[in-house]
Amino acid sequence: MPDADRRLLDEIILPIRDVTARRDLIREGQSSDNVRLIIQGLACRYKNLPNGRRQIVAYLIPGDFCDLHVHVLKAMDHSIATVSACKVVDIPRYRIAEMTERPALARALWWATLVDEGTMREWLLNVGQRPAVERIAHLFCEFHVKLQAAGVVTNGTFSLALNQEDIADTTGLSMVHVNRCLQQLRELGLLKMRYKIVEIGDTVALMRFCGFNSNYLHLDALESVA
Amino acid sequence: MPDADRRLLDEIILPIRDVTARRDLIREGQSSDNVRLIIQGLACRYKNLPNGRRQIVAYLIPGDFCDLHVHVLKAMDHSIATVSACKVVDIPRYRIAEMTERPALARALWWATLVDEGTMREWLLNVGQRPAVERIAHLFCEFHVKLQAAGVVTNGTFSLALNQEDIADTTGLSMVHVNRCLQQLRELGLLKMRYKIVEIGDTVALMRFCGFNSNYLHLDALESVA
DNA sequence: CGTAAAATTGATCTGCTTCAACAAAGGTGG
DNA sequence: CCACCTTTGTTGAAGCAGATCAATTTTACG
Repeated sequence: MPDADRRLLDEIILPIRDVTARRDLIREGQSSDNVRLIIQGLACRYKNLPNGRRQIVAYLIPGDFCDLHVHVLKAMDHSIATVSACKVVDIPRYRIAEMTERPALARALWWATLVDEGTMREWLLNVGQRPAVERIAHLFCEFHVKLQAAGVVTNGTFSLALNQEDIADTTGLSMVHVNRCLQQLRELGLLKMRYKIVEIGDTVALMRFCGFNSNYLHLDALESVA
Repeated sequence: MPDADRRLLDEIILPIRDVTARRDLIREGQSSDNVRLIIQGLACRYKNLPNGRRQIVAYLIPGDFCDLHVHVLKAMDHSIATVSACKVVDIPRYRIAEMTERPALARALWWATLVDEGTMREWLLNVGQRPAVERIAHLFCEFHVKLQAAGVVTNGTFSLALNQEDIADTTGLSMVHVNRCLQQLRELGLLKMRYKIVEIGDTVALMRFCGFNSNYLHLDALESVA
């Protein structure tokens, strides 16, 4: 990445904001002139049904870019909330325009959009077609791969601020059933999650168990971007 | 839209290809230098599980643009197939580059991407949280709104090339259950679908029934684009 | 008019939900 | 540093939405 681009990036992410856990960053229906970017912590996009049921549709981890679409968008079609305490940056609209004028940055933004879309397609497959245990296993495989790429995995172990209700709302299952599936995965020796610490003994076994294929994350294309 | 842009568009969509129904346009894992664009007919994006289960993750109707991301992408993370007979155009990579240089066209492409993403989020909510009958009703509401905008709905009636298995693979339900839900919707007087013809008597009632809100389709932003 | 694709029906089964209670952790203020 | 309280996780029991299997009817179409 050219130095000038780096400098632009550094400048953009200057006013860093601290946000506590479990707090909405923006709600469905609101409009926004900013793109939100998570610098540290874990956040999620979600949608609600009138009856209160919640579906988490994406997680935002450090290194993930957010929507780049605000310049066409009139109102948010979903909400964003922190899961853990986060460091957040609000990038004004014109900054995005600046970024898209730099080929290297534009390419990175396109890549991020591509991965987001690919991930949602995979989630649809996951929620629509996989049985509960595999569904949950698949989610953890994805976190493992993404967090590994982010360099925060040691020995198949990483910390993840999710509780079982979050997992339920992500996979379209009930909390109770998620709990039982996690126990099953523990008994199978595939995955341990105890109080925000995830431990995957045999990554390959877990991935084979749920048919995980990381192609949708397009990590190969990442090299030509970063 | 400027005349020059129109001319560019007309030029791009020149070599039109006819494809019969139920045929793959491109398969997961393949790479592609082209973006496919559906001019006429109905197509879908889908993913398969090793055991054969299929999840449809998007429909492509005339007027919808396809992936604009090929220039970063190494391999397809999903397949695309026709549902009905289609007229298809393959747009080479450099043509996309040309288009993104025109502000009006670039804006339209961004809008299309935004809507695709918003739609997938809504589908996740649909598949993950809504009960079967509402889930199916919601799908038909979406088709109604999109096809209405495309100007092919008369009197709440439109033709839709889907069979019940497609609906099942879209909603994550079994074919048998889809059949029973459709009967239920018929009995409720909300929706009739007989052999590729969909008839919605009371649109408002159907939308209220499943809590449909078209905000995720961002039709308001369409005006500033088209 | 015959055949293949799609829709429909019935019966049975099960994966997951719901409800409701209880246990364990972890954070907090005294 | 302990007692309390809240959040999170765990367990059991009962019920049901939706799956599966398998046959039959209807429709489309060559």
